[in-house]
Amino acid sequence: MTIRSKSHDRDKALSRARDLFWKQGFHATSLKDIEAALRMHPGSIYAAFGNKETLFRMALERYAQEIAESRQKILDAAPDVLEGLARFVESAHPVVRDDVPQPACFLAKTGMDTGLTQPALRAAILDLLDRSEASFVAIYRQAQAEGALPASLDPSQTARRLQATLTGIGVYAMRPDRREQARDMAADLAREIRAMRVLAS
Amino acid sequence: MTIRSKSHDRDKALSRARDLFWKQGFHATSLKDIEAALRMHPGSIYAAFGNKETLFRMALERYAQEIAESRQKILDAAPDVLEGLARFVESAHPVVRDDVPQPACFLAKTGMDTGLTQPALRAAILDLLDRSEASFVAIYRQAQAEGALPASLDPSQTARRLQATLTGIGVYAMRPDRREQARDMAADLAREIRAMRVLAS
DNA sequence: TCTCTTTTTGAACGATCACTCAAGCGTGAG
DNA sequence: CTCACGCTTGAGTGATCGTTCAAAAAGAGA
Repeated sequence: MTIRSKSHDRDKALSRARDLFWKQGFHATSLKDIEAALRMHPGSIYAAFGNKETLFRMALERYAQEIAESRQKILDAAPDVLEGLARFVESAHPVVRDDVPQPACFLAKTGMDTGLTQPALRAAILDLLDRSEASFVAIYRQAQAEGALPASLDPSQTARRLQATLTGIGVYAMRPDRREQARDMAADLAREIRAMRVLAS
Repeated sequence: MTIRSKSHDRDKALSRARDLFWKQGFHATSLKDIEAALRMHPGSIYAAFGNKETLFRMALERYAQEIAESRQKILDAAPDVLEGLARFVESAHPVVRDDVPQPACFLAKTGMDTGLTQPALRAAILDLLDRSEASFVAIYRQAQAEGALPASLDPSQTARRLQATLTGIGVYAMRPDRREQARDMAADLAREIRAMRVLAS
């Protein structure tokens, strides 16, 4: 029971850290901010998470994992993988959700913020970005296997383009007065994904 | 003569500041870094530019102005405005140039880095982003007037999508091992722009 | 050469940064 | 009830942050 409640606390703290870092970025977030958000004192923070950079990396990884889980859930619920991808783009990606600290992808934002100069973070970000792109590649491949997409389509290229476009929409959505337009763009993108389908004759 | 050489020095300093801030972002750049890059001492920097934030804003504005000038030059040299836009996308945007401190747009990068929380910078960034988007709107409108694009096309919507896509490609290009793929995406984008043309019958 | 003005210099400022650690506290076993 | 152990606490660490300013240097004019 003790262990369970402790890991629960830790979980909640990590969630709060993710939200804070996601909103403010690595450099603009001070330990004072973290203390306030996690409702923990410096000693406890360092005992639990090591240091600021490690905590940030854990927050990043948690973000990536949650996105991946959410995406998988949508895919599982969809009639096929291509439709699942469209649904993910139009309803589940941070870009279109409003219960999220920032519309832009946390990974992309961090890449910009740190300029990929922080060695320990750099490796983590590149890895997580790779996984995201790889999951899109896998989705397109599966869609081809299901006969929903033409075999001539290059899954890697298409995945890269999707990744870049989603990122771009996310950055655009950072402007509070443009959230709606960003959602429209995401809806357009979903429509384009559906339009790729080759109809069985 | 004195005045000229002074404004020239100031110009060079501002250029260096732009490169430094562009590469490292606002928060990750210390005044020590700035002193080294501008080869100036703190007193002179503050005498010339006010403070760090003002210097940053000036660097941002200079960046935006140079991009706008470069875009205008490309447009002027092109046979028509739609072809000019395609050429800008495939050869002049920071995304595809390699003589630039960072492939991602300085404005977008700053928006991510500061989270648009810094009030003085926020206004400047939003304004400059607006101008960029407005220039794309103007380009699409002119292309319609020239008969190169169908009247049914929504210039605002198309401009937003272009802005977002270019931003996304820029973020993607931040990874040194993906510069080539980013350039490919820019080339694809240019191709898509050319493909929008309605051919006179 | 001398004087007045402008610019450059860099030491120093208070604030804040990420981080540490000795002391205090709560809890559960004996 | 007592004691021992593990977690929490927050004042304090040296370093670095952005910024200032008095003094020195450079420049201009006579």
